[in-house]
Amino acid sequence: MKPSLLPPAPHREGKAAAGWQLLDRQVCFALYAASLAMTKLYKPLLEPLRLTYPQYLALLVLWERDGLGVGELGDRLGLDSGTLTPLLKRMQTAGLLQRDRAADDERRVIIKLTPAGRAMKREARAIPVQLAAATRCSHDEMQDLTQRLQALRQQLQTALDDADSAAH
Amino acid sequence: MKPSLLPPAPHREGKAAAGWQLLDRQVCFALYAASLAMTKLYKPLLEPLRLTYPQYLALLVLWERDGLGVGELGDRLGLDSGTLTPLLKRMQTAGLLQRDRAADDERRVIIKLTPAGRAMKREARAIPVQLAAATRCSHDEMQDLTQRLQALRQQLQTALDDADSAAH
DNA sequence: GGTATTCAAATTGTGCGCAATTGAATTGTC
DNA sequence: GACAATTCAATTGCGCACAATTTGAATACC
Repeated sequence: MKPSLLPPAPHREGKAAAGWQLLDRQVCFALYAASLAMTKLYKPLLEPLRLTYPQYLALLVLWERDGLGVGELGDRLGLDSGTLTPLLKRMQTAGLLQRDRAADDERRVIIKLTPAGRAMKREARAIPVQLAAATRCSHDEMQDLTQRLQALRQQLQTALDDADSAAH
Repeated sequence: MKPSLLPPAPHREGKAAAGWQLLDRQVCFALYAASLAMTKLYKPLLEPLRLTYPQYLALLVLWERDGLGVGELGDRLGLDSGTLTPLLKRMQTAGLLQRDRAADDERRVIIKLTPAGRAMKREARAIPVQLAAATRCSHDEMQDLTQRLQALRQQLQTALDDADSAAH
């Protein structure tokens, strides 16, 4: 069954809770819902390339800098090894990359694109433009939103780091 | 292993691809990364309540309007029955809600909060404030970002609907 | 009245996303 | 040089998220 996005329900709040618990006031939900919607919009564009959305993001990183370790890739994407290891194995099976132990430090696993993985950069060239067209939002607006989101992510990351260090 | 968010890598681009495939230019990634970071920040706040983040979002909806069907809840959250059915079953097991077939239309399943589910609204009252404090962003800025994200979601949804209807 | 279509939720299978643990390799200390 | 502490990736287990299919109920049509 597919969701079809109803308009918000009219709400009557108890006088005490002055709307702090309304779904439509939560940044978190706006973020969550927009992110899921974005993923869905990418899906038909990535399907011809046999890529999932997180796999595409991993490739964006590797196209910029090849030969990263799993940890470095995870730092860039904000994902951990529990997520990346199976994802990278699937991409290896698909022939897009190789996973080899580093010669100098055998704990590390180095990710190197194969020719097929590098070639996919060309095949994926149209995607950002196609997506921009689909959203029908101005380029400037998107750029601004991107920067705000990056700033937010930084704030959240700082808060998380603080919470972590406070746990000692 | 935990990711620790490295700064962006310096990049050298072939002259042809004028940066359209750079990770840090993608709204999609900014959205994705911010959303994941937000989820992580909520986790310690929700843990005492034995709630996951999507479960919390479902409760926000039900606190506003109880007695919805699975489909209506899914429309509000942008999720489908394949996601919601098991999630709601877990919440039922936890004693937060009941799932009953509608008397007038036995295809529908009506979600009703239990007293425990309603009581949790009070227990969760502090969460939005705690989170706002953790982000250290101004209220106005958050509100503005929320509205932009809602608008973006609407655009994405429209694009998705268009693509769907074009598939006929 | 009986059949077909439509509709709602559940089920199945795949792929994330992360906490917690494990195991192997490296570093630090003596 | 031993050996404890640290680091890195992999593994395990659980909870989403969604496509595709199934099951059963309601509605349309004849």
